[in-house]
Amino acid sequence: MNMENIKTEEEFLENYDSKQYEKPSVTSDILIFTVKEKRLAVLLIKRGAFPFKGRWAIPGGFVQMNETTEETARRELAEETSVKNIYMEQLYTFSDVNRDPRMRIISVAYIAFAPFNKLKHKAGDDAAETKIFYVNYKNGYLSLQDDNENIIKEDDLAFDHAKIIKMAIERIRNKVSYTDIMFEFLNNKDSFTITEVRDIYNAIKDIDTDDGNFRRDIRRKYMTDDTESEIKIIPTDNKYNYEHAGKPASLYKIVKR
Amino acid sequence: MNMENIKTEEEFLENYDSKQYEKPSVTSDILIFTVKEKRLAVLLIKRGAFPFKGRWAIPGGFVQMNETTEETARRELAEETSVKNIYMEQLYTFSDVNRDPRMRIISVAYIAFAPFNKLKHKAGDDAAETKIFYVNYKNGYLSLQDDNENIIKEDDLAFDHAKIIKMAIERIRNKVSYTDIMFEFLNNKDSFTITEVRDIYNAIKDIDTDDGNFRRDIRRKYMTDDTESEIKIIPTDNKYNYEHAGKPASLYKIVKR
DNA sequence: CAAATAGTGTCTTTAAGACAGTATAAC
DNA sequence: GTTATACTGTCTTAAAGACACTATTTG
Repeated sequence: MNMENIKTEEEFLENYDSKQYEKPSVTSDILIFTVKEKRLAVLLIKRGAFPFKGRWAIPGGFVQMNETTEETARRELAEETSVKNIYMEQLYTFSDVNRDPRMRIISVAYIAFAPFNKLKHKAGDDAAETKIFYVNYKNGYLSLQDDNENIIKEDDLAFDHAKIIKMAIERIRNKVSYTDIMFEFLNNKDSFTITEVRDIYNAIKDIDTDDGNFRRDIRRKYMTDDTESEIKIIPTDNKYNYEHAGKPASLYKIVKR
Repeated sequence: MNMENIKTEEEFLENYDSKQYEKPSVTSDILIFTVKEKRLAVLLIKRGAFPFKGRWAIPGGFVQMNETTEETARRELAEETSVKNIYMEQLYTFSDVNRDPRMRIISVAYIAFAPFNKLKHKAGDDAAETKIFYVNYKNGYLSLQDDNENIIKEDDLAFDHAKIIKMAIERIRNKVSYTDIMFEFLNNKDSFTITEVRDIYNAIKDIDTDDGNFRRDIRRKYMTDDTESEIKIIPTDNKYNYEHAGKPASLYKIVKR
């Protein structure tokens, strides 16, 4: 059939052959970040098959024909962590021709933020081994560390995953300064202290902000009415459960404006 | 062959069948922005085939097996404009299942910035008609306009391209505030006036900044030594070619620090 | 009481909006 | 001279770093 003679869209669609060209495979990778022990951490999975068998990698999977890349990422997220409805955003699409030795794979990477208490149960349930690694990213060099002081260097990671993790950390560190993403790491959005929020902020940026200034900024952005932020922080009536000496902290909760 | 028995990576690769699953197609779209007549503008192509025949669309093409998505975008860029080596960055990957009525297509969108004098020659050369449209994006609604006052509304664009253009404009407007991208639109980086830079800045943000404040900011960021910017702006010896009354402007050029 | 953590107030620097005023050309 | 554009200086406000100080609990 001659393409020039096709007159209607219906006719066109009937005659279009989507299988005539070779195609790359498409996967979604999901970087699940959390704050553990006042440190930024990421969940990785130990590869059980070649290539890179035994190495640590970002969870991911092939995009099915009936799902968006984000749906693929959420599916993988559910498989690895049993958490749903958490904050997620697209990071970047990686397409180097030889990034996977098996075949041409284009990968759409997503980042997700989960409170640690939602994450810690599932670890080890699955056949595939997962582990949460503390991230250490300074001066352009990344290393990861588990609870037993084992250190994973960039070259120990599978594929181009060191590059992806580094880009993700840069994105998160940047975005925490001008968005509300730090609250996504709170274990309980209906009952938290300002110190908990500051610990998250410090963990992400890997700095030690001045406590007084941090509280002033929180007051300005989230506790007054003349502000642009979408959310508001208000005190709760709950009592703080003292675990140590020192002035007991006030408890707050997040509400939409 | 049983997957369990595969022992080496070489063996694995020999036996991996990348054609066993149905795959989505992958394209790269390239949004070519310029500043024309002191207004932000984008290059679009008139579709010559179904679907959306006769509608305006973002140029794009299928990703070949031996090229990255960025290389695809640069290839399309060269086909439409004959410009090379211009600034380009990845915008976002669009993967809605039914975004293309023909078949499943995942599209990686890129944005590129070109000075208008590099762009204006090629238009009309090709078999496919291209046109540069002024963009008008306010209050969440996009409309496009050509030199003859013809107006293109969101629904007149092909596929989900209105959504993509809107996201691109937001990215550019945001980035112009904290990066040096505005200089990528200069017709001549070795001879320009501060007013030309300001016109570009105003065109992108669709505002009218105070001239004095803009010049002070340029001085601070690009003409002093205690600054973080990668580039520096220094005066040139060239003479200004007067075309009107008024004090003649100084000419500057951009140098790396 | 000391120790520990929570929280406030003040001083300073810097970026940036508003806007008045000056400089140098064409005509 | 007027007009048009280029350019400088000053006042003000807001955000944020540094840091001293106060408050309230445990032990």
